Amino acid sequence: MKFNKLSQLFSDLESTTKRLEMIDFLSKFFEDLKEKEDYRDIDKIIYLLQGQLTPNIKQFPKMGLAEKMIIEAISLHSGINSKRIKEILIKQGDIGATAEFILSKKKKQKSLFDYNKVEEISGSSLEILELYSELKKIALTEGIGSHDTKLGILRGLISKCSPLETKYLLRIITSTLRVGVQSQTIIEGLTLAFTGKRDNKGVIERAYSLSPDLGEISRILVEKGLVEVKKVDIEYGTPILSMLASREIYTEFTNRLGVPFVAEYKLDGERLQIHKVGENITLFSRRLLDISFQYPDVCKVIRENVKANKVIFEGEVVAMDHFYEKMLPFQVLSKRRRKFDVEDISKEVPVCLFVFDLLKFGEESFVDKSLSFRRKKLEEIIDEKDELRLVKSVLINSTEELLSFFNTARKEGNEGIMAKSIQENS
DNA sequence: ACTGTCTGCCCC
DNA sequence: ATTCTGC
DNA sequence: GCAGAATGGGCAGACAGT
Repeated sequence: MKFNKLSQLFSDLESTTKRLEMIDFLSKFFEDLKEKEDYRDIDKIIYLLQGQLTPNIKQFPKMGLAEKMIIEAISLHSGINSKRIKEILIKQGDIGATAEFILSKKKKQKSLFDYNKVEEISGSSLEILELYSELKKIALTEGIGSHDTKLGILRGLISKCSPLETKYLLRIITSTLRVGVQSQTIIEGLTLAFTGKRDNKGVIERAYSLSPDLGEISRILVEKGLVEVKKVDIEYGTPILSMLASREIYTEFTNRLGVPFVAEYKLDGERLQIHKVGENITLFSRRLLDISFQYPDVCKVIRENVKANKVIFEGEVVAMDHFYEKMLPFQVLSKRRRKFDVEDISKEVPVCLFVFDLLKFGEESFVDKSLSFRRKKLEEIIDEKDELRLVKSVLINSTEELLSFFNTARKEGNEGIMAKSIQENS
């Protein structure tokens, strides 16, 4: 598929704020692919729609090229000096629109002299596949001289793009696509186009949350059908999307969940999803980044004290004082966020991993099991240590109990508490 | 080797 | 996290 | 009222120039 088709979709999506209309634009676009049975680029199209090159679970480098360098590229391309471009940027508010504005002016001028050539240019749009591989090249270029190389590739792309295409090309590069569409809406569009029924949305959502690669899910959907999407499950090495909690006034908990329910400390640290396969420990951040290297000590304590060969579980790392008695605020923990001297820092800032959930044990998924079942299994397989504990969890029967639990939680330096329904799921 | 500029990232 | 808009 | 999208600031690492 050509990039101008995708640019047109971006433009349509941006023209409305109405969700249903966006879904309609998306499904029409997908139906067009369906008619032509052209699914070659489906995954890449989805990634670009999400404003990225690869799914979050692939640890792929970023472009390393943003506003300042793009201004330089536009400047080289149009002959307008960067100071003037910055002025236009302030007026337009967006680097993509700025380029579109400048380039459409330039092309108009050109067309006075050489009308035919311009026709030729705007008629021959870039293939998405080519765009995609050039963008990957930009991302993979590093080291001395990399700025110039990146700039060169970008200029090549711009010269093949219409002003409208350039606008979205640059927005993709700066990760500011902002056409009002994210994974949920894309899923709705896919559902409508390829299953005909909006009700099937849940199936795709579930698959996406267990294997957060929408390009791959789309490929399964179009090539093998919804039946296969249903079979997607949690796998070792693939982090799942974490569930979000909603904020609530504490006195409402009892009404909302019904008594009894479970309450846990809400810790002031960093959330980790841990995949243990034998001796191999991988730590994923909330945004699904592999950050194992930041916590060698945590990996070690897991390796030695979690009695399960293969397991996926979740916890919160919290900075501790040197006696492992008091929890320290997040700010202290953030000293860990570095690439070098990790070993030194890990002695300087001790941490404890507070485990609170189990997602998979052996070959058995626990995501649909009850809270108490998950907790019981966790207690079986974890040997508690100073650096590895289960998060405090109690059964609450009344607002009074809740209040006293909340107060001790705050006294011990927690952010607050989490309430969890005792019902199946949550 | 040192400094300045830019980008990215992760938090909230 | 917080704020805004459409549903 | 609920769901989805967008938003901003601060700090560490990478590259370029001297």
